[in-house]
Amino acid sequence: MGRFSQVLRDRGYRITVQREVILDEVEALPGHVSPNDVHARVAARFPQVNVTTVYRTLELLEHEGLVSHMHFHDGARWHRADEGLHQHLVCRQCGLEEQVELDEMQPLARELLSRHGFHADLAHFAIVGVCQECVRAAAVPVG
Amino acid sequence: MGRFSQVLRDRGYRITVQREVILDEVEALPGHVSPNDVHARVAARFPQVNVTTVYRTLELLEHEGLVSHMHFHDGARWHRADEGLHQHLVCRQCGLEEQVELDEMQPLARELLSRHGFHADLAHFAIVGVCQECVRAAAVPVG
DNA sequence: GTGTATGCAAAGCATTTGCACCTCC
DNA sequence: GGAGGTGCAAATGCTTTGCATACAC
Repeated sequence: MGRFSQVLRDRGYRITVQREVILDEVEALPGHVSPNDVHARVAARFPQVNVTTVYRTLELLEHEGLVSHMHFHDGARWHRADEGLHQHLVCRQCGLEEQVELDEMQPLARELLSRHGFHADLAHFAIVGVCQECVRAAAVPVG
Repeated sequence: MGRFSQVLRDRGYRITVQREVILDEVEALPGHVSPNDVHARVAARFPQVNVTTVYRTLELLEHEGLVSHMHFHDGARWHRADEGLHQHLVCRQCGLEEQVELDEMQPLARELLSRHGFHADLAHFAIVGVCQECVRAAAVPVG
């Protein structure tokens, strides 16, 4: 039984087969995935699991602080709560994704806290923009 | 005829009654609104305009650089391109929205550019977090 | 006149909900 | 046995698309 299953059981939730498979997969998540991704991975081991259950389980896990979600340009993605420790840069032209350590965001976070009393969760939304390559490409237009 | 209508006509687009009304409303937009908001405002003056047309017109305006959209916690909002010059802080607990001058974000923007060559559009996504009031409230839990 | 814009209805997609049934503890 | 969990189907909300019609230029 995985750690997530154990935690949920300890907190008084029932562990069903579906939950166990979903928890296992979520615990082994490679980075950031959509509910659909989770469902696909789960379905490979336990076909009859419904997407609805995936949504509900993700919600439960989030409520219990084991996973979090964040927003990319093209929708929400989930990740283990202990792995959300970076910011994402997404190029709006080529779609390239780059990770930035949250440390780099700390000065801003401190600023927002001291000036506005606001405790920012900077990683919750990706940062869009244009990457180096695309700027370079645009600087020398076709023709 | 509003400035937006004029610009579009100059660029070879046809000006229909629908477009003119939509353009007028968008030009007079108070801050950040959803396509639905625009539709509601437009419909007050010209009831038979379809939401579809609002979507298509916003897309056209964005393509022509007259408006932009950005993402809040609860969906996309449009604003005049010349009025997107601030970042938004949104409290995930009480929903409070605060504006921050983009100047305050410049250090981070410069950092991302110099370290990652990334031209960040920081205002495209709001920043979520917890506001002062809610932190205060949470610090002294009920009971 | 002709190509562009519009309205309408329908399709998409991601997510949520209601409800009967099932099963973990 | 009973609360809690699940599957299914349908509803929702937002946005897009196809197509026949209308109208700006």
